[in-house]
Amino acid sequence: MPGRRLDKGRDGSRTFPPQSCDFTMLRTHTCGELRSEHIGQSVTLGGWVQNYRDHRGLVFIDLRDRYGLTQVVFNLSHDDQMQSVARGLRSEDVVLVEGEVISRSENINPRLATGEIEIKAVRLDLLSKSKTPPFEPSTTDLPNEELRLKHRFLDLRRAAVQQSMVLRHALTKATRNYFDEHGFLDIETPILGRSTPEGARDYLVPSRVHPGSFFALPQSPQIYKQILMIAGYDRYMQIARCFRDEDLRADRQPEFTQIDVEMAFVQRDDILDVIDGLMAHLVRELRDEELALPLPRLTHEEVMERFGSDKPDLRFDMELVDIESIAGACGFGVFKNTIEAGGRVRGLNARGAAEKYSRKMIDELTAFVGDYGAKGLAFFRVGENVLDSPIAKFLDDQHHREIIEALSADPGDLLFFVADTAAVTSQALAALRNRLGRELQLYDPSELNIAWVIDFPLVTYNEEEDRWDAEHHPFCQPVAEDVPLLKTDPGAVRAQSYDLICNGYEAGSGSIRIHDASIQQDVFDLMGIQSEEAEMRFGFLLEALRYGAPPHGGVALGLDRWVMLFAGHDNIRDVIAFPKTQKAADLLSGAPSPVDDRQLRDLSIKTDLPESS
RNA sequence: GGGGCCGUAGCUCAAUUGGUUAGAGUACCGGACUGUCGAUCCGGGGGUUGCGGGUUCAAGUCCCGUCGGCCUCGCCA
Repeated sequence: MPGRRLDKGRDGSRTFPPQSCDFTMLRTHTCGELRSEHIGQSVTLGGWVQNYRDHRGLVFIDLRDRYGLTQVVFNLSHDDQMQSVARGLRSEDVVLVEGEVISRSENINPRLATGEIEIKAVRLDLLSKSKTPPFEPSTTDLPNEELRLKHRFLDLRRAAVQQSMVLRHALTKATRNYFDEHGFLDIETPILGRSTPEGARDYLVPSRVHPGSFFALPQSPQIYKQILMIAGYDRYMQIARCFRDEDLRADRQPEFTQIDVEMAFVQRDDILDVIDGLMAHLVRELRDEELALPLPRLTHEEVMERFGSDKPDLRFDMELVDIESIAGACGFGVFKNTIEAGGRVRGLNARGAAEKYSRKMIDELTAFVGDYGAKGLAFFRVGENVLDSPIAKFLDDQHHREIIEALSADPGDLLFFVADTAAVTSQALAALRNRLGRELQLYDPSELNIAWVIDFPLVTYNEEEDRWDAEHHPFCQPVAEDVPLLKTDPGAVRAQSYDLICNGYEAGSGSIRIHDASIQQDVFDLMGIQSEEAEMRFGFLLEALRYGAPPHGGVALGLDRWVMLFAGHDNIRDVIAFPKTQKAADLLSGAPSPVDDRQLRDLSIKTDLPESS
């Protein structure tokens, strides 16, 4: 079958098979289909009126469907009745037009894929009159997002949104094909499940027949897919909807979709290899490019040191540099005191940026890193063997030269430093690095830079609760040689876990799971989960583990994020047909909404609202 | 829960330091027009400046609150 790849039409619309009108009785062709080879044919098109140009005796309309745009011409000399209907057509009316494909001869429109022809109408059916739309799908300056979401049925008519939906379909299809070819079974898991208090806040669904009890919508199919491994379904995949009741971001929706994968009788690298293959497959299918494999595998320790982030944007360098020895010895109190207090002084070099950032802009950057806990942002403009800065006077010439050398700086460079705890220097400088990379245009925005981050810590210490919390989740297998450290130095234990990162986004995450009940018990102990409690929360998994569990592991990729990345967007609402707002509302349907008292009574639920409502 | 930006005609935006009757483009309505393709030309209607309160002789503009949208910190095993 030809044309498996996406093909971009001259008018920017994407065509995607099937292009023809199979299974359609009302139409003979789509609005993106007709070319000069069809001249002379009698055809019927259906679509939405995108634009009209009324010359009284001669009326043109641009007829649109999701395949493209075709011009239709109505001629007065032909049919009075039809002409008066044609003159009344307005944006978004739905019509069926029968006519002859004719050449546009000298009036060809080169900007339209169908621009060599037009339809000379002999019959016009106005199937559905449209109200005047609040915005037109063809608009170039987009209305505000609230309006777009309220009238999502209009927004979805926009070519750009339709392209995203087609891309999403193509990505999903290519993913299923890939896993199918490698023997994976697509198995569905429950949407109504059991609440597990760990992790994100659950969306709850009350049970009518069990008053006072609730289902939880899945945060992910994690436990079910592990049980499938124990049950012998050794290669599982699912395009799974997940739900998390946490605050939203540009790349986070309360319901989202994961490409969920799990395999048995595997080690970490088997999983990484499978996903490497998937990414290469997707890049080939969707971009017609070859991805170099294996994807880079960087340790968590390394990326935190080099970039200050566990999901660095690897499209550009500008790595973090530690200047502890200089800072500790210099005369600048903030630096010196930070080192003496066990903190860190790290910085980065914005090459050639000395003249691009005014003092005022640097003040703005200082406020920016403040959001990440940095109490200040030291900066130096680099000259010949000398640094220019309000704090330059606290450093002697030797220190100037050492800093220049440490950051391999050249005249005209702009250096930034943060002195604080290790965590704050990481967070602040990672955020600064991303911002500078964008502002200085250090990368090609169309590039996809994909890599693995491996060897995450198994647990991190939770100061507030005075306990160790799972970095990934409580079923994650420690690295074998680190197991003895579980009881002596938990913070040093590495997990057999991995994140797939792309352009600064976490776009996938997974691990090898614990399949040994005694190690699982050690991990629960470490996290302060008593066995009784563990039985209560995860008992059905623990019980399953006691009946013959193969070694297994898996990964979940964020489908919405991948579509966003492939589409070149910067928020996932653009690649979701019916997304929710930041307050988790659907402006189209009005969800969530109050319900009848009757419904609440059936569910044995009483509401207790704050005074104001 | 915290910080930031935004809200003016159906839509996109403008409105000097707080100062005359809140403007423009587009959309819409009426008219003209047989080769347009962002059609063109003539004419017309259209405003509780998100909502509530306050300051002031005077508020789209300043202050407080509130609602909504977006970005973000916390949060998201």
